Amino acid sequence: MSRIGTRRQTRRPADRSAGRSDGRAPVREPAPRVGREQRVLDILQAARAEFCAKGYEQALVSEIAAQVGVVEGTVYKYFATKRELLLKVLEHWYEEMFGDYARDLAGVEGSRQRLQLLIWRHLRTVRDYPQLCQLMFFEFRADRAYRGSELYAMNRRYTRFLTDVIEEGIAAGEFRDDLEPALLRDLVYGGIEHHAARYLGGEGELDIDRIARAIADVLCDGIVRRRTSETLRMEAQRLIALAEQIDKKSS
Amino acid sequence: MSRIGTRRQTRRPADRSAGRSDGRAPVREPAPRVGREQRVLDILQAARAEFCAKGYEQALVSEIAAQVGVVEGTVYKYFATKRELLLKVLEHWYEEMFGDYARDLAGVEGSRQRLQLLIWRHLRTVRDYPQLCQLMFFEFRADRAYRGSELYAMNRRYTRFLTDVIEEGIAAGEFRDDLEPALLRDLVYGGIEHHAARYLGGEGELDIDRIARAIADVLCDGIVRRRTSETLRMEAQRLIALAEQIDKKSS
DNA sequence: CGATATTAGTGAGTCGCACTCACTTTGTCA
DNA sequence: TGACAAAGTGAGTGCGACTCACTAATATCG
Repeated sequence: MSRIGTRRQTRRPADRSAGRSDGRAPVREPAPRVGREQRVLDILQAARAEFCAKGYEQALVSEIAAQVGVVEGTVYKYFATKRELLLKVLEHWYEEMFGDYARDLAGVEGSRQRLQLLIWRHLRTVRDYPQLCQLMFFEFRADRAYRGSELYAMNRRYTRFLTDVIEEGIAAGEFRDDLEPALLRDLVYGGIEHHAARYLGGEGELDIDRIARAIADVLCDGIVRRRTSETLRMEAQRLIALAEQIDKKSS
Repeated sequence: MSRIGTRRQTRRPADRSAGRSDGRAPVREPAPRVGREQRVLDILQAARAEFCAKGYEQALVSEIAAQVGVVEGTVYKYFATKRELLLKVLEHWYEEMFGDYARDLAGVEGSRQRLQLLIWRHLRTVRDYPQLCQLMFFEFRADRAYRGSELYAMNRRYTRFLTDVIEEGIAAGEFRDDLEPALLRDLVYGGIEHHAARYLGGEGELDIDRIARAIADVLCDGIVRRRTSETLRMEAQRLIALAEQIDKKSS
């Protein structure tokens, strides 16, 4: 991680090497000056890696700084606290993800299919970014400052896709009209979160196709055993037949 | 909180009052000696209050010790770390709660009703112990040491009630036989957790009757509008017409 | 009862880490 | 070239979790 010799060394201040009698120069070279935006991106990247690797509490700001090649104080020049840093890391990630939801959704017909697509997409995100999801679900959601943060608003926008699909389904007559979209949303995202907990903890796999199908299936059709329409019709017919017999006899 | 003068003061060690020139004696009197079990209970109680009031991170072990009237080191004599203390607080709470689940359940007939009862009971717990639930859902679940802890096992036993009800429902023919009980469990508990988040954050109310009904309803009957209803109604009408004819003739 | 072992309790620490701030260095622009 | 702004520094400070060598109250036993 030594940057010695990578940049010119003129005008080294006197106190830098003061007290050093040996030839080596363990004093670190100041990091190359770089624009604010670039530094912010560097720090975000290093922070993301650090948080993902160790979780929030175990992550060290000093380690993040070291990865970037700057000193701790520099990190605090751009981010007020460690928590804010986590917040920005997650916001940055969300921005990456957003784009193609609307586009993907546009290509699918039918409320039920669209619902299943959203469930599947969410599961795919969980599968592909387990550590970031872990941070999002546990570290951040627990924060008292969660509500009111920009990330909270982003999350609302994200889950909005699902409540919209529900509402469209109701309007189209495909779904019952006595549903609470918000409750459905909570069942889906909360359910997925719970179900993925084992996987997020590092154990087992996540069969996203199967689970997406199973969730959409339960939500759409319910758990109560249905008499198939065939059975129902047969029963109705039997009733009709009986009634007709009675009718004949009584006449 | 001063205990000065409540116990004899013979043989006070020399360094206790060393350096004190004024008359007051701000040196604290040692806490009265008490059995290990009693101390553990005292500490658990104070810790529960502290964690509930401030959340895990903001809670101070020194404050817990002060509430009990002992010194910080005493707390660490009985609990190795702050996290273990949280763990034991939650375990202690779980033990309180367990008892009457099986009893309550025994009084209800029908898988659907039993399911709704479990949902309602869980919601009631969330409503009555919001801070403890907050700790359970966020602080503790996030912990990497969650799995393998006694509390985890207790939680499994708790949610087992629900998967049992599902399985009984399947066996009784009331529920579909292609369900995954574990997935249902995750939808219920995860969904409730998500839905209660606002309430847990201190905003709004929790209408547990309405929500319990709504969740049970969605899960049981699904969200899809039944297509067979049109056909069924026509057939029902045919039956009604026949019955009316019979009624007329027989009168 | 007195000697000894056991255990509750102490408090002055250490240590790690988030966060601060007065300062230096570098780049920019009149 | 001198002044100003912005980037970067590193030696702190403070706080709170955790430790440990010790003191003193109680239990045990001849």
